[in-house]
Amino acid sequence: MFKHLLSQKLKEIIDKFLADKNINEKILWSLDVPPKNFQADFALNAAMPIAKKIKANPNLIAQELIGIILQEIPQIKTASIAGAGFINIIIKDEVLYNEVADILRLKKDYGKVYAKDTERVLIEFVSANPTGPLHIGHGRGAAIGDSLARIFEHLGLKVSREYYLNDAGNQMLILGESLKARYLELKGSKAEFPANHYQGSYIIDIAKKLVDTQKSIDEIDFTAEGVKDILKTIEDDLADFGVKFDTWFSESDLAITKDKNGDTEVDKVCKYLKDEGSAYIKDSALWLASTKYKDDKDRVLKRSDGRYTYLASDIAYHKNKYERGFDKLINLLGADHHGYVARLKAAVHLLGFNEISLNVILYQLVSLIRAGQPVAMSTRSGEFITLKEVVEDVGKDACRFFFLLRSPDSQLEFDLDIAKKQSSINPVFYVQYVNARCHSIIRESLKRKDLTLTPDLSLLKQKEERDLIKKLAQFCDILLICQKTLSPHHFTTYLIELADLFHKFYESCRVLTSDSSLSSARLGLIKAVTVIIENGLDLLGVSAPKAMQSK
RNA sequence: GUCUCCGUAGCUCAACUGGAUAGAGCAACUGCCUUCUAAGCAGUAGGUUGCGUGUUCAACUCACGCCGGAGACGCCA
Repeated sequence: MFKHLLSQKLKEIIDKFLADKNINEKILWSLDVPPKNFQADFALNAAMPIAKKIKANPNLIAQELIGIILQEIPQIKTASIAGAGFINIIIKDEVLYNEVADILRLKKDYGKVYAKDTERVLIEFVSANPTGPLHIGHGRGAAIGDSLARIFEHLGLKVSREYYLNDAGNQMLILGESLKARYLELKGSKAEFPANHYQGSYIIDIAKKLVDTQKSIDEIDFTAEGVKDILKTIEDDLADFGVKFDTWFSESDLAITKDKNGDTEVDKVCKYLKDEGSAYIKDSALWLASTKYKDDKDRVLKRSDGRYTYLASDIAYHKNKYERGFDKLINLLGADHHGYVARLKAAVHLLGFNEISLNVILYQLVSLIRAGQPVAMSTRSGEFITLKEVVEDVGKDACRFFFLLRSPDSQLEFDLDIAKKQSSINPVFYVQYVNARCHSIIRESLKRKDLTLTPDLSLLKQKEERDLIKKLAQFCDILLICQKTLSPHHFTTYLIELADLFHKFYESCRVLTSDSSLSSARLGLIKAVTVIIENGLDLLGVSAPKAMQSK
């Protein structure tokens, strides 16, 4: 928390400093956490770039800044020059103790940085076609998108989670035909199942249910039945994975539903683009002039046979997102869709919206390893690993934690055999164990009558205690980094580091001792730890048991 | 051929988007349980951050060029 507050105060000081020196250029500086071996809480590097700009000695600039900083910021205990011109800052202990007190007081609300809704954010993720069950790759997108949404919400932003349902395209027809073919097979037809149809066994399962209904074939809308059944499966799988959407947005509302003039939203947006000169007709097809904005070629919106492309619906969809009043759009896409980003941004730009507000997170694909061998994944062959299957094998907690451990940019290797072992190879246990240990002590403490709930936290003077408190206090800073970088993985790493420091504390500082005052203070500290761990795991969608199951 | 991402310890990955002596977990080795849960802790070992050139006070991080891996380049979605 205080890093971001300190940073604000330093900005004021440095801006004034620069103004006094008549330096008008922008100076890039940052406030960092120094490497472990340095005895300092923060390191400010501003003196070096300033000195560079005005060709002065960085040490002299640093000295000057230190004088001002010590005068202006009473929470700072010491500030000193180190290395090539870093200003190492140590804050007063009382600031740390106040932070622990804040955690204990605010509990779940600790970390609400934005007091009022400053931004409305729409996170669109998963959005898998309703033609089959979710596979493991969708799981990664679901975990990242949902955790990001939780983090944004925790910071105090207004977030909406949305699933875009592609229920209007070609693939719907294929789904219907696939289902019908399986249905006829069950009824005794010998016709060969078409190779370009969905091969998965789930289609047969749905067909069996339809056969059981005893309806005549003319009464059955195969596409509708297929979508209904598959959507139910998707929703259930996501619920088991701890993911709930605020809205399910149907492509058919844009591509099929007509207004009183007989136009769909897609018709209207294409007409608009054409009228604006952003789309044109060539070879009897309608093209988006996306090369006008950073795309490498123009793209077809409406085919020569009159059918719209997926892109056309998607443009109407994004127009709709902005019209609903969202300030920031976040889309999660598998990295195999990266080629799509440029044309979508171009379209948003050509529609007159600021494409900077459209943030696309491309997450690299998940490769599965089983028995040391890569497992092939294909929707068509039917030979693929579903999210449900993995969640049932390794549990929701391990699965989500695993997905959130890596940067979206990294390809993720998911070893099913290791994940199934539920051994300590999975760091989720390491973090959950912290909570179990804390609650064990809290339970034990209830037997004591000499402990106070308003302890003197300044008794926490040991290195392990101080290190632990400093880490607790980074909670908000890390969430802000996640917000800025659009990745929850920094936070997962943070929880592991916090767990590490807790376990060290646990070994060297016994909580319940004959010293009532110290015991009370340490009890306060571990209660603060449980607040952060429980809040933190919840932000990842992982449970925080108060006791570990026997191994 | 063009584009995206990756290459860091034996393995899987971090490194707060340019900061100081590159960190965790797993695997290996040595110790620590009659005291709040040993799913833990302490210690040992493990590195020319794929290679090269450049940019600067400072490069794992940025630029350019190679090498290697994954993926995308449709009037499919």
